[in-house]
Amino acid sequence: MSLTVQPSGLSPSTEDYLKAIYRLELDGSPAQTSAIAEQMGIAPPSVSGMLKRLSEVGLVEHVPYHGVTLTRIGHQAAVHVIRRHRVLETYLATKLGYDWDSVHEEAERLEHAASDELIERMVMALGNPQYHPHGAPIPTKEGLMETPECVPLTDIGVGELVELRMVSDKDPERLRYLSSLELKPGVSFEVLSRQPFRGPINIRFVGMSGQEHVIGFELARSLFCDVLEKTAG
Amino acid sequence: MSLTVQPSGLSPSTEDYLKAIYRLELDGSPAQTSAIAEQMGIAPPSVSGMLKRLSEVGLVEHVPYHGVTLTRIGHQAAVHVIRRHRVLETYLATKLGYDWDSVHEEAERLEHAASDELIERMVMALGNPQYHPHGAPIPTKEGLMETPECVPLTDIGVGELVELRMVSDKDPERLRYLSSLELKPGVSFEVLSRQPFRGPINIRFVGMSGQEHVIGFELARSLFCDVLEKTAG
DNA sequence: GCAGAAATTTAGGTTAGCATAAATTTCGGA
DNA sequence: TCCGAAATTTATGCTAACCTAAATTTCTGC
Repeated sequence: MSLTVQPSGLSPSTEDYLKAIYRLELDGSPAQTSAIAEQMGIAPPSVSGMLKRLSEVGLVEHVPYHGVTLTRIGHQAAVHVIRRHRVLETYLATKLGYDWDSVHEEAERLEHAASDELIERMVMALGNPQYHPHGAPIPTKEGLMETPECVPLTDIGVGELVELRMVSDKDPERLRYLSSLELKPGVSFEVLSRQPFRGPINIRFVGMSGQEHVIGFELARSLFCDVLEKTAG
Repeated sequence: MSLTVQPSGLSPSTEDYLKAIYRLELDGSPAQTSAIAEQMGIAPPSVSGMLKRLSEVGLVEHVPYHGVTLTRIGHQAAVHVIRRHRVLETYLATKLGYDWDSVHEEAERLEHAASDELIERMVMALGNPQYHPHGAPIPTKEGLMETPECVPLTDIGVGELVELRMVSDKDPERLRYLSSLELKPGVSFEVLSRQPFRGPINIRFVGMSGQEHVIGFELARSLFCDVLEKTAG
């Protein structure tokens, strides 16, 4: 009846580990066991066990007590899952009327069941999109992903003019809130002021609305922007 | 990261068992252990073990050595999975250009991962279809399924005029072959002759082509027809 | 009505992926 | 430099879902 085998040849759990490690590696250093555990909502010893298996099959390089990095094929596999995830999110939002904030959970399950053929058919139906609705780049079939040069709002100085490029997608509540503020990829705004000690940031939209908002530091960390105009000083 | 919990609350394996039992029960008698095993491609003792668990959670009624039947809630759950499966097949074929014969495998995996919300959105996008591309009825959200009155071609007498309503969907090869003969739901034909001892059946299309074909007994068992005109004798 | 075949269940074993508790290693601070 | 806290791994155990081999029950033919 069913083959129970995943399209990728990897188990759903394995795919989730690769994604988590990929994300944690983005900041330059190897992924820590406890960080993976926290991201995945499981206990650290479970992660230890899985890392051993993953390194036995050559998907990761594990230096005990010092974290893991993806091997070349592990990296490839991770990017492949991310492509599936982002294509699914884009399709669900664009073709099936899903809200901006509700696609993530659905895609999280479908990404393990969808074949490459399905994903490529969705890509065709969408006209080969480069970005998904939150602004994140969609890796190509060949595993290439544009690394956007954008920086978190927390790194933007007062007076600078920026365009919002990308919003991190984990938390639906957060996304709903951002949506209610019209803070979606593509909008431009200026940083009016910043409070010290990880305090809130004051912004004003460019153009029609000119509306001002105060963004908490935590939230600002998930808003990635392109700098349009640097201040002289 | 991911919940690993299926949208239905049942494991993929459980859903597959329910589907298999549902199908086997269609001919009136309880499903046999070995028949379930054969359909699912697993060993009979594995089925025995699972039947015990399924009956413990109240999805089936198991009389040891005499087969299983679905309970009311087991039946409900099975029909629910079948709805998901058929909606997915219809969507893949209609909206994503899948071939008639290749939708099954994809739907088989997706049906365990797709949420009810996704299925209902697909139904909306399709305009609330009643039948899926092979002609099988799609159960309603409430679990009602039209029981088609059609009979297998093997039960049709010589001289009778029928319309093909439904084609069983398991085997892509078989479907490709039927497709090449233009034997798709909706076409009408007449039974010209039948050989005894489960021999082949001769048919002729009504209308433009008027083409004749010889269908093997095995294949004829998977073609379900509506009788349009009975012969006098 | 009973013997042997067929179907089914029980017994015992495997693997993936999780858990908790205990041991180990690393690291920061005095 | 050394000690204790924090991070990690090891030890051990669980469950779901599969397997094969052996025991059991049902069915069939004479």
